[in-house]
Amino acid sequence: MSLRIAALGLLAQRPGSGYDLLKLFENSMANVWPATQSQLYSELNKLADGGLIEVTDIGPRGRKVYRITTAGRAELHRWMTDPSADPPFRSAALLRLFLLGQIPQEQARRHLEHTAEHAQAEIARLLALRDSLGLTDSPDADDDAFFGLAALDYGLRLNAMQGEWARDVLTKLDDRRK
Amino acid sequence: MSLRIAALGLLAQRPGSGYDLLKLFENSMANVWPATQSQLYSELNKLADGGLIEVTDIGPRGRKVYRITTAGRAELHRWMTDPSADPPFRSAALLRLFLLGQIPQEQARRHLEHTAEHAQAEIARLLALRDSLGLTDSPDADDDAFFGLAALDYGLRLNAMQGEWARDVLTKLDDRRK
DNA sequence: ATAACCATGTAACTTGTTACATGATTAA
DNA sequence: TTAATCATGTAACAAGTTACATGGTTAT
Repeated sequence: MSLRIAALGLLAQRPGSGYDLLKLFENSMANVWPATQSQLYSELNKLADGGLIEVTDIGPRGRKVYRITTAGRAELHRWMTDPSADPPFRSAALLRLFLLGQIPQEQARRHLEHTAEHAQAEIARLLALRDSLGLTDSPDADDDAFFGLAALDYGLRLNAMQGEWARDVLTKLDDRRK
Repeated sequence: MSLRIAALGLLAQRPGSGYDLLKLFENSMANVWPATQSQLYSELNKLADGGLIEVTDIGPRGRKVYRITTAGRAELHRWMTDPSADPPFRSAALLRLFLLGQIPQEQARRHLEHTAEHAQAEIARLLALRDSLGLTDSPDADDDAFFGLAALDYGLRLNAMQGEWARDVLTKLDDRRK
């Protein structure tokens, strides 16, 4: 259900073709809800069948430009204000961490070191992404830009936290070995 | 693939029946990798077919006690040390946040306030959980206890970060309105 | 002309959810 | 004796991935 919303949400910001959305999914959206080309195109057809979006134009190479409808905006609003039907949260990384006691301690250490390095790399990637988007913190920025930046800031803080956590666990492991 | 590992990981800690594992999934494991009863039982059969676990005993009411095999430990170890095949990370909460500009600002504010409150409540819940587990930070704690505490600490830091973030975004929204 | 990119679609498969179905054992 | 809990299974569906398939357009 959430991919449906992700597509709808992007079309709520501005009209575009499946290919346009695909590029957005490869860039910003992939960080919060990745989707494949295959899934996206079939979801757009379903959204159009359901009247939540409509085709406004067919360009060269069969390019279909979609626009959100009133019904689509209503559905998006409904989802935004009701988190009760969200799919359950799953994280393979957290699962691995939960089971870290099951591998030799030296390998667990290496995993934690890798986690810390990965967090650093993610921070660098997100900073580069922020620069490339050309969004500004200025007071005249629109809502989309404001919340886009806020989501990105969330990612930055998450990775900073993760790096600190991994380094602290490593320190505690050292203390234990003595 | 990850549910397979979640079940395998629990059986690596101690043998148990499908029903035993189900209880663990409802409690601790649900935080990192929720699973339904249906999925768990069929996964256990697949694991047994593949020789990664084995039935050591059949009790009353057809209760089957499973134990991890050598092959199972090898598979678990392989997964633990290779995150490259992890399923992509998805979060409906992050998606909602990303699209927060699509609803009226007063409703977005309420959502952020709720996020901050929820983070506080989670911290209280995790602190209570930590106390109830009776785990200690002492140097003689075993690996499972040590990493269990580390995972819990991760949760505490995550929610602290989330609360701070939500409050900061609310402050920035206030600044923008002036 | 040919490589890169634009543009969409379909089929087979895996993973996860919901609902239903069955029956044994234990505690009040 | 009856309600709660123990204990497992199956079928239909929804969501997501991988691989394949087709062809138009633009830039070098």
